[in-house]
Amino acid sequence: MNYKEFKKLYASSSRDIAREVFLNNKDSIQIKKEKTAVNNLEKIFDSVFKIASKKGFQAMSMRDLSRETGMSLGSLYHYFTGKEELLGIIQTHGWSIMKRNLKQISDTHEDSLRKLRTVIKGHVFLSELYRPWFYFTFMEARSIQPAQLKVVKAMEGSTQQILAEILGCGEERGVFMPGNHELTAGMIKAMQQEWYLKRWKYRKLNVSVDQFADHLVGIVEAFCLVRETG
Amino acid sequence: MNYKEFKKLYASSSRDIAREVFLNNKDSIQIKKEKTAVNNLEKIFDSVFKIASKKGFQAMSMRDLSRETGMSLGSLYHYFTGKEELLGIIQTHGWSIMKRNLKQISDTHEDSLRKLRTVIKGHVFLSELYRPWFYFTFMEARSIQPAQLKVVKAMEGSTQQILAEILGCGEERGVFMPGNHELTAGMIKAMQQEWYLKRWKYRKLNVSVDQFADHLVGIVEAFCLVRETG
DNA sequence: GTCTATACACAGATAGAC
DNA sequence: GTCTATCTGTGTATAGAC
Repeated sequence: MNYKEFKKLYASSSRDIAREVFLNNKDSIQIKKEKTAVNNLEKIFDSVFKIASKKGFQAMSMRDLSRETGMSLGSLYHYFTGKEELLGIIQTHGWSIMKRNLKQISDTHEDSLRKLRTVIKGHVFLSELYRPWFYFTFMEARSIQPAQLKVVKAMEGSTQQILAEILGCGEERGVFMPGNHELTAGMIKAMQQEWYLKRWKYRKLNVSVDQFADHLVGIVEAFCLVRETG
Repeated sequence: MNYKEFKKLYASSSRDIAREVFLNNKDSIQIKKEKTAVNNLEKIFDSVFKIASKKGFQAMSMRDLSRETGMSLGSLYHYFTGKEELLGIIQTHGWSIMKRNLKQISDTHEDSLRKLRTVIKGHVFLSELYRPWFYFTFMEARSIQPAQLKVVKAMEGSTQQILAEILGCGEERGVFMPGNHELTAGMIKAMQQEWYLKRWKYRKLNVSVDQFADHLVGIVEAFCLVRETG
């Protein structure tokens, strides 16, 4: 599967995402007309990502956000009870996007090697599709609330676990080499993150997401696949 | 070379680092007595790293820093003209530590394979030795000044360049496989960063810095070394 | 060199007109 | 639903005593 095919299956518009957030947070959102609310939420998220990617969420003032969205301070506060809650909404939804999709991707029933490829590439493609959400949740993970911290740590662990398990199963079947699979899984995650953390670098190098994902798979296979005895 | 040996060659105490900073910034530091200044600078840096690793530099207030160092607000401002300058001092010095040491490490004259190993492991060991500086410079890179941004981008590029060149030379000599060396170099950097960005994970897994570095070298060799024809 | 007290700007948040 | 005007706390930074 390449990125284009992946996109067809998994893409949802930023409008659809805004709608999900609206439905999940009807309690704290004072605006009741769906069309208006969804519209403005979309503007708000776009603006937060834009500003926060430059100076971080903490350094973003509500006045910055007001300027960028074109909405007044008063209006903004009808969409969340405070800046803290805005952060929470974005983070929670970011993790839910990842969780839902990664689960779907890793539920494929294939042989070990194919499954490894699917999961590795799927994660990269997903981060490309929802890049602002991935970038934001990673960079703002420090300023997370204790309640949500648990979720985040669990998430980090579980995605690594998925990879480690695939490597373990493959080893049992004689497809992959024995080794410290947790450690290898961590390395794979690091390379996956590279894509959304340093995207500017690869744009400059003219490297597409497909090339990047294939390169990554190549590295992992070279290290993990059982070498044929000459 | 393992970490213990590396440490003997490259380590300098946080006191020595504070002294370097003092000598480099005599103009903006109002305290003239070396012993006092170095002592307090050491306290200041330790405290900044401690607080910033939890909530980020932007979110750290000068009152936080005052509390943590045990110094008064007034005293702190005798060591830098403002919070912005404090950030600049730390970042500039962080990059200079990296630059100086990485240059020294990569100046070794060995064959391609040995050089690759030396440079990869050296970077990991260096990040272990000066972890707070590495972590801080990475995480606060966003809030960097335009003037320093140039330095940072150049640094990121040049360390990647070093790796790419080693791979290129090795390819010419028939030691390494042909391929997109820039891309591979980026992947290696990503895995190196993993060590100082997610150190808690590896502490939990009981993975030592030597194990981590060896694992990383193993992955790179499996991918880059020319396979023996069977 | 270090402290306390304070000036001043700006942040987050709200009230109430339209 | 959106706006303007405003409250109140907190942040950075400084003045001046010791």
